[in-house]
Amino acid sequence: MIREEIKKMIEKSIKELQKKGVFPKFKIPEISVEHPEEEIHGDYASNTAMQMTKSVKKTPIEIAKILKDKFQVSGFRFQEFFEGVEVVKPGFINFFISEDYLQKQVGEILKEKEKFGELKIGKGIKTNIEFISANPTGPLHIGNGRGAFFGDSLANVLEKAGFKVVREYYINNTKESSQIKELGKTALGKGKSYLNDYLKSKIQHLKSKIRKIKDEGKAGYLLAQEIQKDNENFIGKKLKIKFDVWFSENKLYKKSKIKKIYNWLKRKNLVYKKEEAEWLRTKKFGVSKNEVIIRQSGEPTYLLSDIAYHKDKFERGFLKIIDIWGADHQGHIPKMKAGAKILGYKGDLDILITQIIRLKGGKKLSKRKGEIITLEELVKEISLDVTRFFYLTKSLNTQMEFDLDLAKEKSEKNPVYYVQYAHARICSILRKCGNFQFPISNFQINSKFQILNSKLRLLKHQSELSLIKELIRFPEIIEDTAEDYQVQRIPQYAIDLATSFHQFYRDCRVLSKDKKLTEARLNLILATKIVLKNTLGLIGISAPEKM
RNA sequence: GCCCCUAUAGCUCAACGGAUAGAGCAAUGGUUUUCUAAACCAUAGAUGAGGGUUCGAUUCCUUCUGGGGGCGCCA
Repeated sequence: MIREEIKKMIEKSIKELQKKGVFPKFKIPEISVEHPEEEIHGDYASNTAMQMTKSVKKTPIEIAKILKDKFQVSGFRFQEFFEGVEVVKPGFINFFISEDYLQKQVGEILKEKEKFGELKIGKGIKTNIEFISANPTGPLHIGNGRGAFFGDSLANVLEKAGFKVVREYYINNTKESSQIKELGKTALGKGKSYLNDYLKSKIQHLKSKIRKIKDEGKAGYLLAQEIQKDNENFIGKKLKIKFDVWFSENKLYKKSKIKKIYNWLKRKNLVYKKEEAEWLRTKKFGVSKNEVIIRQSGEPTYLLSDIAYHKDKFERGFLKIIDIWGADHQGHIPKMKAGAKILGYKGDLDILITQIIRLKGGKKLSKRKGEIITLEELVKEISLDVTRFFYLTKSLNTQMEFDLDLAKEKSEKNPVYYVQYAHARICSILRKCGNFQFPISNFQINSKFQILNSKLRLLKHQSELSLIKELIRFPEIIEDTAEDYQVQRIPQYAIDLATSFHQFYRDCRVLSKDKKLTEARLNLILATKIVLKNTLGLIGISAPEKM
């Protein structure tokens, strides 16, 4: 990654200058390198000089100039990467990548193929991402879509970045819990919670079995199992999300893990009785008040079972745990973090919140009342690709206002087609290769085909170079997203890449009588195809050959 | 009352503390005898209000106003 090279180069230069006494000793700040918006500001730029003014006691321009000279003098392979570096106005150092380097990158991408962009920053760290985890009281609704697509994509990104990822779904299905009892009531005809057409047909279907059961918890559990089956089926087949672990809350009870953790907490003197209930001293661990873990009725609360669940995750050896919850669980975060502290968890526990989706007009969706728009309905209506893109372009913090009619209308104009079209255009050119005596097999997977740098040197057009610059950003996108979880960066990048390609397509004809140039450009579009497909793959969107 | 999220173009959304705030849709005008016009090009249009920190703020702090969520022995 060239961005990495720039960072290293700056850091080394500063260190060397400190050694020589040109700069005083100080702690070197985190070097930031970014993509300037304006082309005249170079391909990459750094603000390091401005950050160091106080430590170095020179003007930013002076510092930048010293650094600039240093890059060119020291053995930084400067010539290999850049054709120039400039120091400008407030104190930016702007880097201009050399054509030669860019041209070679096309060959690199073709060599690495789908592995292009794979990083090692994850160091194989065992990572657990838990998402969706919808209560088995009904089908998934449009609110669940957020965590679903986000979690899946984030998992893809982290895998690409070198983490060892397990995708997990937690099923709140114990018959001790109130929502399962509520469900049971409905099953037994004693209540109307969660009732909708779907549930009615499910209950009808299980009629004979349910009739034999009197217990609400048991009836609810039975029904929940059926619902869960449907949901798992839907998630796998329709949403194309593959979970590694379906973790049943029931398991915690069966293996008396709840009891064990309760006893353990008690031994630690973290539990006390008050008003017939038992409380956990969460206040000592950063929560504004203590929390009930055993109710008056003697049943454990959600918090206790969640602590037990997380203990299980910790024991499975995950050093990075990401929970993706709905906004209504926001208040639960400090409690769970306190739980992790109590258990002495040393890894990273990141709890992400997906902001709610409201229906146009301000109506809130209540699952208990059976008022839902199912995800299935949406996917059916506007296709999986459009649905995924629709959700993923927004940051988790955005409160989406949902309007099915608007979604339908927007689906026809969804930018996902713009990106897919770029891919289809490439495929179309490749199909026509044969007519120009360039059998495409030569360019694919076949190792016989040699990528000659002499041919890639023909890629000199402004649009060609811009496209390559966009291509080599791919690993950076992975790195940034693996660090800050801002998954919307990926569809954004996909659009940028498609734009670059469409502009290239406008300016540069691929298939022509000039064989060498044709070959060079075929290489370029193959590299583009690889990166486009890779990018779409990260967000779970298909890359069609024809449209 | 306390806690969390949020306010950006007519609409839906972007923008590691950086340079002239970006896209898409909608609007207006233009581009095809050449690899798919689901494309390209051009024009117009925005940071809720006030303070502060900084060389530099949409971004950080603070006050105000508006929107949403949570403050259960529900999950």
